[in-house]
Amino acid sequence: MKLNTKTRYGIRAMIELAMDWGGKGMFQKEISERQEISYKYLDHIISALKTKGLISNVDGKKSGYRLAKKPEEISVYDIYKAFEPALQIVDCIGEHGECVRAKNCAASDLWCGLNNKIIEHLDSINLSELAKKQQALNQRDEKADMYYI
Amino acid sequence: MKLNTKTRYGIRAMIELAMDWGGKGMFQKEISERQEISYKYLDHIISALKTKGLISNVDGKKSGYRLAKKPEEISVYDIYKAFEPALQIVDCIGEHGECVRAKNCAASDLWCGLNNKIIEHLDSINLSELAKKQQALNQRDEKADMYYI
DNA sequence: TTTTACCCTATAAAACAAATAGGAAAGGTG
DNA sequence: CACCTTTCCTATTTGTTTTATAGGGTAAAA
Ligand code: FES
Ligand code: FES
Repeated sequence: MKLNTKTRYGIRAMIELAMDWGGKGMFQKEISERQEISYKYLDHIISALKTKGLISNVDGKKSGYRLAKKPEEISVYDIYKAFEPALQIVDCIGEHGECVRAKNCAASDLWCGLNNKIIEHLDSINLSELAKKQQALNQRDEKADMYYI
Repeated sequence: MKLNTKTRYGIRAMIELAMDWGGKGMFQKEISERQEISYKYLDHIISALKTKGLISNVDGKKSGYRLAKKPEEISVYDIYKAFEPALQIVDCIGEHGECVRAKNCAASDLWCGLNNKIIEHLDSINLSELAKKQQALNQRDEKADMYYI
């Protein structure tokens, strides 16, 4: 069980935008540089986030990207879903009851339980928290730099 | 994020063996038939479970497989680890501190939290529970069959 | 000695992940 | 307007992983 890099990068990009909330807007290039994500790869990531309505460049194409909602209204699971369909740890528990065994399989409850737990956790964390945490880390870093002068 | 089929099949095979706990032992063929898992594929699954010491055929090769421990002493996470290394949802949080950004990255806490939650959940469920649940399901099924006569 | 069940290695096909590449379109600036 | 920048879109490449299947060897029970 691994999280793919698009989702990971996507979350990092969104943290960057959350830190800029209420600010000037950010260009793809800026995000790419600050988060050290390949500029071209970021193309796809931004595209997915935009399609899902999580970000927008509402003040014209050259205004930079902004979050489309308040950071506290965007959960990590929202971002996750921009890159993958709704979390489904195994196919057995699909909405369409994909697995013929599911009705008589003790494991299917297990999958449901785990699946819900993960979604719950991802949904309980929003970008506001993450941005604050990141800001604190960045500041600590700047201070640390000062002491080294 | 998906669970691979080996782990899934592995858990189903283990439930079958847990239901046989204290019983006659089960041949690969029996497990394969009861759980509808390809006989040859099951080769690899059984091999992994054996290597990890979760099952054994202690009374000689032709005695069938048995759980090597009591069902209540085998957690789902134990089985998981027979097929994958310790759960690590992203490489960032490896023991060797794989990601150079981790120290100053707000997301790394997120990964740790999620990772622990999943492990905790998988570790909280043991084969005894699952076997009981499966037995109940099987019985319910037999009864249902009777009513149709 | 024949059958049965296990053990082991190799291989194949398909799917997926991760990234790169190339260029069209559109918007702002001098 | 001509030019540069930024976004947008599609295709391609490369490598890895997943999901099996195949083939044969070994050991022991019958
Ligand atoms: S095998 Fe699909 S639900 Fe158990
Ligand atoms: S990118 Fe690796 S810890 Fe954040």
